[in-house]
Amino acid sequence: MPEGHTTHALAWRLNRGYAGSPAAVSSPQGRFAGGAALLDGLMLVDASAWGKHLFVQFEGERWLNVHLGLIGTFSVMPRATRPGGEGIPVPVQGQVRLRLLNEAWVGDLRGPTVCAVVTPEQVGQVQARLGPDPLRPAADPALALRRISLSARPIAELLMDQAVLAGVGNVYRCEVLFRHRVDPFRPGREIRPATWIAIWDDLVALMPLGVAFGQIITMDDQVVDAIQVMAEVADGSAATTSAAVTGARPGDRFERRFYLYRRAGEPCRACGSRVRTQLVAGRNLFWCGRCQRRR
DNA sequence: GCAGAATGACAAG
DNA sequence: TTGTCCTTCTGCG
Repeated sequence: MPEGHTTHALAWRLNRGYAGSPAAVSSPQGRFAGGAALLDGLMLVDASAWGKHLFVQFEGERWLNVHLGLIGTFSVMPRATRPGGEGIPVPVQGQVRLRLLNEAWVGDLRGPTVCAVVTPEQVGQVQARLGPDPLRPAADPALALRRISLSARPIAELLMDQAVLAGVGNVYRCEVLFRHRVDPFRPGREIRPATWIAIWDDLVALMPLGVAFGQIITMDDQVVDAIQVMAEVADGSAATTSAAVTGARPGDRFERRFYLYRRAGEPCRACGSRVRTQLVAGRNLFWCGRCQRRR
């Protein structure tokens, strides 16, 4: 689940459900009991994301920093959609590290690698280590290019380095490299600036679709459909679809389908040659040896 | 029932 | 490069 689109969608939902009023904060599992006590009853001021990091500001200069890691999930739902319903206690299922509760919403965090109460200074320190995030309005792709163009490391590795570029994970990197027919093993310094800008612009276009629909969408036919739905919602001609677009039921609108990701051995959708896979720095990389040949 | 994987990141050697 | 942490779900006996 968790690449940058997940974190940004979470920030959006947390703001919608909680911003401006106090939240009951607890740790049903107990492992965040101390931190929860520091936040319990405080007003939630604002939630925001930078790459895969989520920052939730509470009153009194207290911040919650969450990173989902590989397996974390943060379900933030209106209580009316949950068993029990509004006003009735929502049963805890499994290992819930953190629960955010108000009259109308319940948020359950499971399996994060980071869940901590931090100071504004610590928020700044975390953000200072992160590269530009294609989902943040003021993000500067030149900052990433500077590091890429100086590096001998393969571009597939650089795209996953959160200090170079924040928010991209294994799925987006694999798919975006294919979309631009870039050899994943090509050293950063051999990537032409124009190629990098094309990749960046593509991420700026693709990742908001991931935020809106709660799933990673990279295949052109689905991208076209998704943009169409977004446009209809924006001009009000499709009021009924807005719930889906805002992620009320994330992840089930589009068939889960990619160019390469998890398709090892199957035919490339463009040229038919076998999709290749290889463990790179402990993660499965997928690519097409013919379409993404070095030029 | 249990191993293995999974959209991540870090430390140790 | 390997091991470790976090949790849930799948597939295989």
